[in-house]
Amino acid sequence: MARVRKAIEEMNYVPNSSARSLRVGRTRLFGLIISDVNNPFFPELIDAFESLAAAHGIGVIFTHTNYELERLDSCIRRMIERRVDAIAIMTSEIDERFLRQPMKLGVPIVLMNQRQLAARYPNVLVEYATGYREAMDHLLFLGHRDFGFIAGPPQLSSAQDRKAAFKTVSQAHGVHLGPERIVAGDMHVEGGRSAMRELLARSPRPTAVLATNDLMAVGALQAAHEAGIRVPEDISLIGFDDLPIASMVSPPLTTIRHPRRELAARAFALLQNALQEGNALPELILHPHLVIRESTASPARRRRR
Amino acid sequence: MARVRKAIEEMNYVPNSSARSLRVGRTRLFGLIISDVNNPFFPELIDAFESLAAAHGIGVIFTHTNYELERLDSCIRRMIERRVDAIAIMTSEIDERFLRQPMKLGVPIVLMNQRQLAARYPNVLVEYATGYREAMDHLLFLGHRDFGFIAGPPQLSSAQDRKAAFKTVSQAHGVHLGPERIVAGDMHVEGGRSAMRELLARSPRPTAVLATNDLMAVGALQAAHEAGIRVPEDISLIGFDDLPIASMVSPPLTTIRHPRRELAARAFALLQNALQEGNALPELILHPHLVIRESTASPARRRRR
DNA sequence: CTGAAAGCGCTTACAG
DNA sequence: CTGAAAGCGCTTACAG
Repeated sequence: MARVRKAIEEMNYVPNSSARSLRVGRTRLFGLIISDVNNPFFPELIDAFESLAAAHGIGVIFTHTNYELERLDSCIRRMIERRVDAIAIMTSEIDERFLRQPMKLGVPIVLMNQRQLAARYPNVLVEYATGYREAMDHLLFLGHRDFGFIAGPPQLSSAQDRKAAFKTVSQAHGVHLGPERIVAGDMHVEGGRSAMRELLARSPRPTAVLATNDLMAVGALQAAHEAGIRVPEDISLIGFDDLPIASMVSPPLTTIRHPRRELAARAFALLQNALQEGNALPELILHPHLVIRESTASPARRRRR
Repeated sequence: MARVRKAIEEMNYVPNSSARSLRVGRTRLFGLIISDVNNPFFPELIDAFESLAAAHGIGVIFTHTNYELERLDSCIRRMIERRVDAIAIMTSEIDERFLRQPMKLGVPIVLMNQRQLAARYPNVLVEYATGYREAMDHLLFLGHRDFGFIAGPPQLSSAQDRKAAFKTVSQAHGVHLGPERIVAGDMHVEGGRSAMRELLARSPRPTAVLATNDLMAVGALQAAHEAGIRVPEDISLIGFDDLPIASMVSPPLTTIRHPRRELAARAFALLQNALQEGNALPELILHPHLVIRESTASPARRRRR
């Protein structure tokens, strides 16, 4: 008898999780929504989230919005149909409208850096200013005084947050930034390249340029190469994110490392916590830090006004 | 009555897919197993697979082995517990042992480029030789005669397949490659860099180097930079895969584009087909093609033996 | 302590 | 054509 049972188990038996879910009311499935897998910002986040989930016996079902806000709705809907236990929405653009259904159904959600929604929805916050403070300390110490900033598109809140943080930090350091020092790009390589071309035409030319993300910093590097301007001898360059490419280009980029793994871990912990309906987790803010590589150096001596 | 029902539907109702799956015996869930999300080879594949699935109302549950063969077993097991309808195993290393359970349970699987298993398991095959043929035509036309090849580790079958394809094509072109022309790397940037350093020390120094993947080609580029050797003026360089970084480095890499989206689409089609138990899909082999950018040029004139 | 029964929310085959 | 019933495979509360 027992032998038969054992044999059955050893041979074939795998519990049917649909049946169990139906009975128990939990699927042990989390949803993860991101903007775009092809954006090298996300893989590490996905990796960290999925590894953590696997370690807890939780599966991850995963969709992306491709930056289209409307697709977020169908992403969330699909997750709810699958009866995921909780959803991590790691896109930078979010419409509160779409959040109502999961909230109503009691499906915990967590957002990434949605400051305007932080009071009403669980959120993992990253304090960009910390990274910019370290970057400015570094550049000022090297002797830079003329800065340029490659911003992102006006409608992208994460880009605007970064710009605001940079401005605040600059002011605190007594650095004045006229509007002609800030050029917007499209967050991709190409946008960084054209923004850099504009910045290089300014007079006085900035001796240090910060880009809102590494992709644009890579573009900026290309623009400098093309113009015969050496990095870091003629101009220093700092990115943001610390993507794998940041250390693959020449020179390897000094950049501000976005704590993606910590972000994923925190999102996961918040969701787990919400499900266990214990006490709320203590508030926690993540901080990006400067990673110094080879794209920054002291500015070449030259005449100043 | 009808009004009540309608109201209910409009307000809250979302069908419970666990219940439906239990009843119907299908989950409309596919499993996707890859080696490593952080490897930039995979995001585009994931993207294509997931988009296709979403368009068919199928969800994707996704795990990675982190290159550890043993983890493939638990990946497959988890998918089977979730009762996925089918599994795409897109890792380059596979142990047939782990494939028995899904086969026994009648869960269709599809593999990526497992030539040794192609007779017994559905497989998406990529004919590497096509890409190498185009690459060699290009290099020979430019006037190159001394080649170097950065291979991958001996135990990685995909790397060995590429090397074998390259050798076959070289021979067909009457190019002889002594063992000292082939150096192995680790498939990452660092391995490409050190392999290139060795190749640069050879005499006669190769005028053109092909790397088994783009990551190593990027490393090779760095090694050339560090040695003060210009690409493409002093040495031509060709990668493989056409990762996003290939066009971000300077100079942008000439490389062989791996048809990742087509691979994903084909894998998806094979799985769908297996589920519909119609006729088998006609055999199809995918071909990578050369993408010419700026890392290749005619070799500088110099004395030859 | 053990074992049979009820029920989770669907779909579908069947009775009326 | 319509509507009530059975059953998918689990888990758990309950009877013995």
